[in-house]
Amino acid sequence: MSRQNQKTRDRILTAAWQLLESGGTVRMSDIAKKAGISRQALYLHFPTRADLLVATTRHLDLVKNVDERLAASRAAASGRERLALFVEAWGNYIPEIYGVARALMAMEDSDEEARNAWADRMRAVREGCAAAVMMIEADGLLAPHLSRDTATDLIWTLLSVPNWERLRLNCGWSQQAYIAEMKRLTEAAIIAPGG
Amino acid sequence: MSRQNQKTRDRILTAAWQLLESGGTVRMSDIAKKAGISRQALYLHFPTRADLLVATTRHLDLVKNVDERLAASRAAASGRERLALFVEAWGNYIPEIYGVARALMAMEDSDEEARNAWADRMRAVREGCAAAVMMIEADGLLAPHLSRDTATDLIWTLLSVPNWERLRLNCGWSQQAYIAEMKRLTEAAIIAPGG
DNA sequence: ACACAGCTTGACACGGCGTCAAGTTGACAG
DNA sequence: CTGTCAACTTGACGCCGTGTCAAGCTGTGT
Repeated sequence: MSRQNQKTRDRILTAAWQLLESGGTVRMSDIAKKAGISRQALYLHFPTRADLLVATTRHLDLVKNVDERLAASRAAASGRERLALFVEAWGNYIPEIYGVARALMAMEDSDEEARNAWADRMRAVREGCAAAVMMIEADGLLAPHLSRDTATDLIWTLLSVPNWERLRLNCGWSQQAYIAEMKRLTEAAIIAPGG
Repeated sequence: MSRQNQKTRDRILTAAWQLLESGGTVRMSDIAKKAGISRQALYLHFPTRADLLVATTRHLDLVKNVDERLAASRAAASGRERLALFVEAWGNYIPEIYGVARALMAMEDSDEEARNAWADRMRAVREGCAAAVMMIEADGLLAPHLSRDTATDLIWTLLSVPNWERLRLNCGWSQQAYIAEMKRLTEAAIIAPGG
């Protein structure tokens, strides 16, 4: 993979990202045009649409430093704090990947690869949730009727992209309101009453 | 619209419903085949795919008596009871329409008509949520930091189809567990602490 | 005997994705 | 200076699913 090759690849990924972010349907030809290359050159770099989308998320992850941001909650002294920090980190990351996420989710039904790629990212988020749950349990604050898994399921679901989409885009909430309410809700969902 | 016409129409709607319910991608030709007619006859009854899907939901609503079921919560004596009854009614309705809902949601991006049809149904659900919120507020139990609208947004989001999908299908929850936890969560989301 | 509604058969256009074959261009090696 | 090779271009094509069009068949009602 020569220098020129890498350069074009980056241009493609950036183009894809920008187009997806600005919404609407995005065709392969749109991306090629925006990247300033022919449609066929696109296929030389990414054999299928799914490949391109997957590569775009990986690229975004690199540029935006997800891992580091999601790991920030590790510094927390308590389970509650860890949960709050995680909600903040992930919740603020969603808008940055929303365009790509949407495209990937739309392909889930029809494309195995897209489905796996998205499931993978969601697994990473779930691990963040699980870590917070674990710490909360260690603090003796986990609601008694919930198992670790069930509690993880709950906050993982609360923090899903469709929920963000609904509250922010359909209901018109501000990002700040979303984060604040999600912190409260996730706590209410899994912390023992009176805890 | 003669008798024969109506009969075929019903066969089509039933076929569409069964296929959508059993999952996977469903093409117009699949529906025609299942209904025992030609693909073209299908287009004589429903000019577009969106039309067919919309008609299928309306048909389901009739057969399944949604309105009546959602209205059941009106009998409630208290806001909390009303909320619980509504969660139960809607939460148990979701699995019955899930197949069609999925198809309709998948078309949201590309088709205006599908988007409107789905938004319409969701509006009906939202009204149910709003009614419960109203009654809870009247009981003096609405969490003080929430407006009526914000509270409605919250439980409406909690009760969304994607959340049901995630908990039941991804996380493997039983329907019973889903309903029970949703009752608890919606309460925790909007009822004043210690209420 | 005729009309007409409801259907069938078979062909076609279109938009996206993905593929194929035959160039062009520019850098670098001998 | 020549040859090679990688990166890219141009233009055509196949596939698939939706939606359209035209012509013909069939049973019922008048």
